[in-house]
Amino acid sequence: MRTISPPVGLPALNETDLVGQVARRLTEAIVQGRLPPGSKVVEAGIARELGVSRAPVREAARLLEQQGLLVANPRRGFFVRQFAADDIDEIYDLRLCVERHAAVLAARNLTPETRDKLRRQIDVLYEMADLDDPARQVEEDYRFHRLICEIAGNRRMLRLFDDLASELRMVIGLIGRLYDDPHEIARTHEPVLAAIEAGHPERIVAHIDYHLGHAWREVGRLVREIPPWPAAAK
Amino acid sequence: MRTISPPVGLPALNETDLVGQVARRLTEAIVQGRLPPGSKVVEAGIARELGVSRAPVREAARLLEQQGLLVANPRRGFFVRQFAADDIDEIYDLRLCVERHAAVLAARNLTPETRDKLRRQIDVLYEMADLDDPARQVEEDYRFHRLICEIAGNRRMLRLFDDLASELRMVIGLIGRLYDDPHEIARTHEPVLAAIEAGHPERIVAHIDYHLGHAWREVGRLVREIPPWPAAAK
DNA sequence: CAAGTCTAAACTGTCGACAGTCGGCGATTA
DNA sequence: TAATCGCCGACTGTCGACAGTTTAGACTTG
Repeated sequence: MRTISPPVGLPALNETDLVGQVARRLTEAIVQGRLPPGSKVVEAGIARELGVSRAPVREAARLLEQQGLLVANPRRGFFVRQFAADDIDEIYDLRLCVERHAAVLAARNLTPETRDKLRRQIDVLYEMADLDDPARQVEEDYRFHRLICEIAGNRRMLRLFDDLASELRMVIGLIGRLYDDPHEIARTHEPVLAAIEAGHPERIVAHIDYHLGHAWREVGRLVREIPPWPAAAK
Repeated sequence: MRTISPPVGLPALNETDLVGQVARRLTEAIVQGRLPPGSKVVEAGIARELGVSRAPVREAARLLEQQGLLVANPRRGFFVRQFAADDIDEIYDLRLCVERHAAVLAARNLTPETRDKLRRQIDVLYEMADLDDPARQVEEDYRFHRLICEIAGNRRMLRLFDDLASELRMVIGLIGRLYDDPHEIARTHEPVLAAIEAGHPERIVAHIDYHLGHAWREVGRLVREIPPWPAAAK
């Protein structure tokens, strides 16, 4: 009778995770600009709107605070983070620093499978360009860079990337369309992959620098163009 | 799990910002090993011990979760994070990557004032060595490295450093004494400062690599020596 | 008409309560 | 004799309530 637990492949279900769900909804609203930068996040309001009590809303807010999407003012509540131009600089500075390293590590760990994943992801970028879907292209762009961090194999690095990305998403959601030529953006990923395949650390760093440096300047320019911030409601 | 949440010796607290205070107390208890890795953090128990309700305890726990000190198991509660040897590798890998960059930036921003701060911090390390106070020396060691991040001027980088440090503190609290010769550890900071003063990027990176690489190997060795983990008290 | 001043409404921080889940233990059954 | 069942207490997830604080707006006052 060596049958303790019959292993039937059933996916575990995680039903009520209110905190997580609230966090996701809030993030969505922020990224989509429905909660503009500087606006107050009224706990009771969100709670009522989502049909839950304030407790899970507060816990979700703490999460987003730690993630940098909200800032907490004691006794005054949570507010949607306002980004300044130098926030962009900070984020890209860190991204550059981390992604350089990630790419070098990724090259070291590269297998045929992971290489193909990167290749296919670039193809997806071309597809998005054809479909002219800027929002999804930005998302798929992140996915490419995230893949590099994933392949690098350092979970903390991956989390850091996700955190930075979620901050960037917010900014980019605000400035809307990012590039003029969506095919161009897909193309600029090619040399990065090529360098990783080649495996020369210097070349990898150089191409990452070039690629991200381009995005940095572009986003920086756009952010500076939209002076302070769009009417921080309330 | 017949446990009526045994007291961990947490003195009661008052005033406002309960969440922050609870978070600090919990961190303390974890770092000092009073809440050993793997142990369950019983909300009601902590709340009772600190003389507060469960709400602020939960919010503090979420904070520590995001910081990596706790892990949340839905419906089962929060548990003190258990570190494996490869966690050390991840943390030091990231630290190295970030601190290299920070040091180069710091060199660029160096002023006489900030230089003096670094100098004085090394002197403090010697003092701690004289006093033979390993715990405080480790703490002052962090402060030196933190100073570099501070001088670099990227707030996100600084926060990342703090997060990594708080994870490391936990590990180091567990392995106890870190180095045999506390004066040696103070001395090894000299070339780092010298390189930053000199301002040669390559030299800076080389010395940071050497310095942190040493710590990495040392901590890694010690962690591997203490095989699984000290009786994860339930 | 600008600058305070005061007051009521709106919110946050925290609490205690309650329903439902989890895990261990003894009883049960093959 | 060992796997399983069912029960019971401990604990989590969530809620509504309340006190104290902040804010917006009406009302004075110089």
